[in-house]
Amino acid sequence: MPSGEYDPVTVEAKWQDRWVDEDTYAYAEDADAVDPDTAFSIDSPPPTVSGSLHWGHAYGFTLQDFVARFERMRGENVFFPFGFDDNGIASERLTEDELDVRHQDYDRREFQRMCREVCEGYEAEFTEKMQGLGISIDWEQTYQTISPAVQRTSQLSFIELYDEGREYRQRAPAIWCPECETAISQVETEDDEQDSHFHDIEFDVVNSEESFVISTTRPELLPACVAVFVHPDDDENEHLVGEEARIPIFGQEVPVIEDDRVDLETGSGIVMCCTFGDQTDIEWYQAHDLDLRIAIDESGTLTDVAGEYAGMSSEEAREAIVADLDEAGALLDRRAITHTVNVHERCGTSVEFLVKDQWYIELLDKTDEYLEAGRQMDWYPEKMFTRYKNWIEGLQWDWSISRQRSSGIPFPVWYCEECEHVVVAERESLPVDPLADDPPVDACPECGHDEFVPEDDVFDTWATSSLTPLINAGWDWDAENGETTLDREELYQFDLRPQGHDIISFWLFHTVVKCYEHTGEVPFDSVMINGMVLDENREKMSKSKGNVVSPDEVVSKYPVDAARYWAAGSAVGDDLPYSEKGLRAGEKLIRKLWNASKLVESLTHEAPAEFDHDELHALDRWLLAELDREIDRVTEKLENREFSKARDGLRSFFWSTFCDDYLEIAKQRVREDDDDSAKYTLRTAHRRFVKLFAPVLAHATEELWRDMYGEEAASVHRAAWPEPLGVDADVAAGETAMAVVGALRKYKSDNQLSMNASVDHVLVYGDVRGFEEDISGVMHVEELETSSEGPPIESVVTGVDLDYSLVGPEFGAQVPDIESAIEAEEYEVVDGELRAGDAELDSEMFTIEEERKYTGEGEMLEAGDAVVIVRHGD
RNA sequence: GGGCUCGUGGUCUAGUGGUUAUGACGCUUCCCUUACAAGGAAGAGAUCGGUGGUUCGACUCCGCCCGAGCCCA
Repeated sequence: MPSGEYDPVTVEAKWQDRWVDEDTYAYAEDADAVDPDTAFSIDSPPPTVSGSLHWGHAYGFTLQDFVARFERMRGENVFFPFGFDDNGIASERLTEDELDVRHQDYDRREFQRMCREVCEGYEAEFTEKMQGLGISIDWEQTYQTISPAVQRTSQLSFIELYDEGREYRQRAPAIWCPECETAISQVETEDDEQDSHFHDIEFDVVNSEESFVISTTRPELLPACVAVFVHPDDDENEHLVGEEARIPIFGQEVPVIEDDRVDLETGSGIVMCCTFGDQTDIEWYQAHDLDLRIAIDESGTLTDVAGEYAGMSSEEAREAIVADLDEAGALLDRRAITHTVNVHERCGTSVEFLVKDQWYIELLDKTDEYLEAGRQMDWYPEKMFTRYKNWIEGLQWDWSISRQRSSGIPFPVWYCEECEHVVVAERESLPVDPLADDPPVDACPECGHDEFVPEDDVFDTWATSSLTPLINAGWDWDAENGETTLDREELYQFDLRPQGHDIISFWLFHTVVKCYEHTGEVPFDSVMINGMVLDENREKMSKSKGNVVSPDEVVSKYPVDAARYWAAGSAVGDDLPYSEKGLRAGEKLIRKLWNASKLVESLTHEAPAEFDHDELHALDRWLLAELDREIDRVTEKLENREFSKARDGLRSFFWSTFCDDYLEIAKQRVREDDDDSAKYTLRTAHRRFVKLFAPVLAHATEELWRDMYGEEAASVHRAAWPEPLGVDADVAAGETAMAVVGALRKYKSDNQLSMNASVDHVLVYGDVRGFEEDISGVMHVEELETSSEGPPIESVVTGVDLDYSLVGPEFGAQVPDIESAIEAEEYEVVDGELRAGDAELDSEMFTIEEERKYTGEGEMLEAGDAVVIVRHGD
């Protein structure tokens, strides 16, 4: 039995171990039992393995866990798997940092082995911490995105989409670090403030005497200049649009074009476009179908396009070109500035843009369908759909899935050395690594040539992590029947997709796209979006600000259940500030539940297992009826993923109604009268409370449940969610009785009496039938009388209360007149109608406000609709 | 710079057209009441970010401004 103080350190660790050991959260996979209607499947985005678990993980998974536990108790066969996303750049960089190596120095397979080793350590730690948070994951259902099985899935996805004509290969700019000589992704770049120089360079207009000035920090890109841009609002330079400009020294002639991406504030307001100096150049190149002039190669060396400067490094070329511009009279000014440049975060070198052949998944032709797919999902909260919608409507490019990296999941592709014909792997042979494996044909089907070049790019991480529903549902190629199949079809569509709002645009969107293309179905029934965890001052936690609070720190100071309570503290989708107060409130609730449970246990040793509900004492029926209503409320809130409302409503019902109101009365009845009705009710209600709290306070409720109710040593998390009992009660009389008790408490408090001080005489004007003994028992009333007659009080009219929801629509602009008439007391009530100003209001439109005065012996207390007269002391 | 979201007592939060704005934490006062003083009772504390507008009526709807978060540039 629960005794002493609750000891979360011991209790929580004990249950966490047993839940794993006993497979408490196992998905029941036997073929007969599995059916799509009872399987509740969750597909969480697998965390990127890039370090240790942080609050974002803890918070997001805790919210999912509320749903998982709730649905499990409702009888669902919950499939709650767990994956690690460890095929990406983040994991590579973790490996490089950890082992102090460079991926370029190893071949792909060897480097991947190193990644696996490093990631395994982190994954084990991560798993332990997830279990330490009490997340009800089925640890038999785990995957790694780098595993051969997932590589097979990912490559199969590529081949399927290729065969369906959804993928194409095209030359496009890639971000390149000239120092590391590797392509990098956008996420590996960072902004850096650097000192530089603005060079004002004079450009001549072709076939004209005119010239204009361009300010640039990168004169070495002049040979790569393919256009000049003017802002549409730039009246001064508007006349240049449509002309041709001649590049000084190099002499190429380029068009002058207008575009609103020009920054009027910078330099002269006229800007050159070079292929490629920055991201905007790429946009212009694509938007205006410009020429391609590559002036800088992989090593940062000028190419033949640069003429006499070819072979120089970009720094050397810059100095030489500036000197020559000066000599030619084209350099008008040179001044120092600081500006923001994109640098490779590892080495701080400014990035360049190179043009590479890259694979794309076509999106733009089907955005309407993808938008419709998003509409078919239930969004919690609904407002987050807007982000998905805006993202799709703003899409300008197809999805580039090529990454020029030395590890990752390889493209299952070879090219004919002669004609570049694409040869993809056989589906049966997946996964393949074209760098090590041979192509499936001996000769090119197109030209007959027998030498092939392997693709050495790897997939974008999202190309794989967008397949998690298919990975979880066992999507694979059935060679016998020549089709793809789902091994665990009952899981798909997934009932719940939980994730943060920061990854709606790429992760969720790409997952919808891929799964929709492969199955023709939207992968998720519902999407639950969580907000971000902020610090106590509502600011983002970041290492540089030093305001990061780790889950480890918190869990060492507070019970995990307190953290879970805190996590349920805001509307889903809203950001949640870290809050010690929130954690302490959780701790207090756990303690209250524990202490109340001790009391209930001590009172209900010989509680009857059954009791005719109609025979229960009025107060007991009232409590169970109120609890029925609370069960309906909590269930509805949890169904709608309104964890905060479920939590707060249940907490206050438990604390105020059960502990403060009911328990105080019931314990006296049990102690004084050994009342079976009270014992039965206490036990029945308490048992239900333990279940209702279980999704949030997973550990404390498990301890209580196994101790007090654990028939066959079963977990509360496998117990059935409570259904209302349908108990009949006089709810109004109960509420009045509680109001009378409340009024008497206030009376004692106001008169500085202790709560168990006795009161001589109480007269209640109001219906508290069946509750008289309860009131006098708990409030220590010597003599309690009730009266169904009106109280002997005078009523003084103090005003008129209008029901504006009726008066407003009816009288509109007349309302101020009515109000001022009432204010001036120029109104009368005739036959139930209120006449004020020129209006006549029906009786339902107003109520007369009255102040009740009592002049008899004793003191009058107001208790809701009832009036109480107390005589005491003398 | 663009899009979306959020802004409510000191702090966190509920409320999303109907007029004394919910609750928690903290604060003040009282009460050792054999589950819990880490408890109970009562109380103080908010012109609902600012500003215009729509409306008989706005915390709620609309415009603009300010602050914060996320994504995109």
